[in-house]
Amino acid sequence: MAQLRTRTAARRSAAVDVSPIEEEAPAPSDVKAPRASAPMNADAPAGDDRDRASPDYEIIELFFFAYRDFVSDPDRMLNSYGFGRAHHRILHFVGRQSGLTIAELLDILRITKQSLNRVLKELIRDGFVEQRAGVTDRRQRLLYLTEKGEALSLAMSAVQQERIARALSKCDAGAREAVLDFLFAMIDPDDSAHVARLVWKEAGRRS
Amino acid sequence: MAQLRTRTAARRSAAVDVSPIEEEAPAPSDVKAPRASAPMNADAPAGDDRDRASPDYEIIELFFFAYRDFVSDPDRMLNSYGFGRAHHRILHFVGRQSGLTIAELLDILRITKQSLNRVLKELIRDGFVEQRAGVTDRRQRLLYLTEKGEALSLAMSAVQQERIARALSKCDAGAREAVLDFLFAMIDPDDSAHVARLVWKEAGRRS
DNA sequence: GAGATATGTCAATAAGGCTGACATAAAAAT
DNA sequence: ATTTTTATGTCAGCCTTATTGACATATCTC
Repeated sequence: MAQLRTRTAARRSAAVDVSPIEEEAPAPSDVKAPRASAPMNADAPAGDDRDRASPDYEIIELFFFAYRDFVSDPDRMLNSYGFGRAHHRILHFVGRQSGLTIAELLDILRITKQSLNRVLKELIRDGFVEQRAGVTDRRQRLLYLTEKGEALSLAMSAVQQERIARALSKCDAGAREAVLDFLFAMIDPDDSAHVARLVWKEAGRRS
Repeated sequence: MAQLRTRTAARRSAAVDVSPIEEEAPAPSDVKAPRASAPMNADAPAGDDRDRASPDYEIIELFFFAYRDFVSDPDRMLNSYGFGRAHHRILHFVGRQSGLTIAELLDILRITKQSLNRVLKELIRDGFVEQRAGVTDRRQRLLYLTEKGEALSLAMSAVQQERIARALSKCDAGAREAVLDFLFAMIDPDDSAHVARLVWKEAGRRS
């Protein structure tokens, strides 16, 4: 979207800043991230410049803080049910891909069946998730959310959505596309196809 | 940086692809995230439209997968030292803010001193971190990385940087700014000032 | 000096993961 | 019709990260 200027620019003349004085009590936080701090080799000479790339500390750190707060909302909600974030993930992906099998869920979460089972058992016991035997292959357990589970799952997505919407509202137009591109590209290449299939569905689940 | 055009249009076609159609089966993963899927109320009537916002599943899920892979690199590296991601965080922030106090570190990580101490003790024992008594206040313990610690910390930032650079190289120009804005805006407002100070330094550490 | 602060430490507990060893039912292969 | 493979479940023990609560020690501050 290339909007360097257009918008954004000005921010807290920041960092290096000029004005003397005590900048430290930052106006509770400016709307946008300071500018002009491309991690140096941003547009390096194209050459396979394999040497030293100054770490992009801004992204590294903001990613950490952003993700921490991002998961804190559902965390809080689950707490009242005696659940944790492991439960969140299950509720989320079962909700998103109704009828997926244990194996598929394991593949998405990349945890062991023992770990999954401990948590899944609680969700089933408490009536958030249901299992049904596979139709074509009766060994499989197809997972579904109950109404209760659906409600909780949606509630959690809702709070996360609020945070995302708030964040995007503070960004320039086109930011969402850029963020999607970036996040997708941050995924291990050998996994991106899998994730793409999951996020931008198209494959029919088994019956 | 090389971006197609301004936008990002021309999607998938690569890899398997050939014949037109079949839009759905994402060639083992295309470079960019599919388009045109703004979460509906993206640009709603401006009105305080408080009702229902369709969850932005794309961002929600990509954030999860991206972050998981993002921390997997350092995780692997730390493993060989018998360390975990808790050690990573300490090494990172001590490296970034040489001489910070225990209290400051606790404030950044938002964990208890007991949790911090368990891990910090190991890092000191193994010679990755050093403590010195504060100058003005000798009760304080100022933390510093040793050369060994600095090396490890940089190595971890380096792999993360590589992933980030790779990701940004697949995005349109301006993506980095958009991502920074977004990530920063995803942080709890009451914490963003703190984070801003930390990321875009300006406050002098104590001696 | 008295009290507040910065840090350290012991003990118990929880959540989420892991490995290894088995067990069962149902599908597949021979 | 067996045998083998798969998909799933489960028991047991262990690890890492974090928590809460109770104290202990310097060192500031008033």
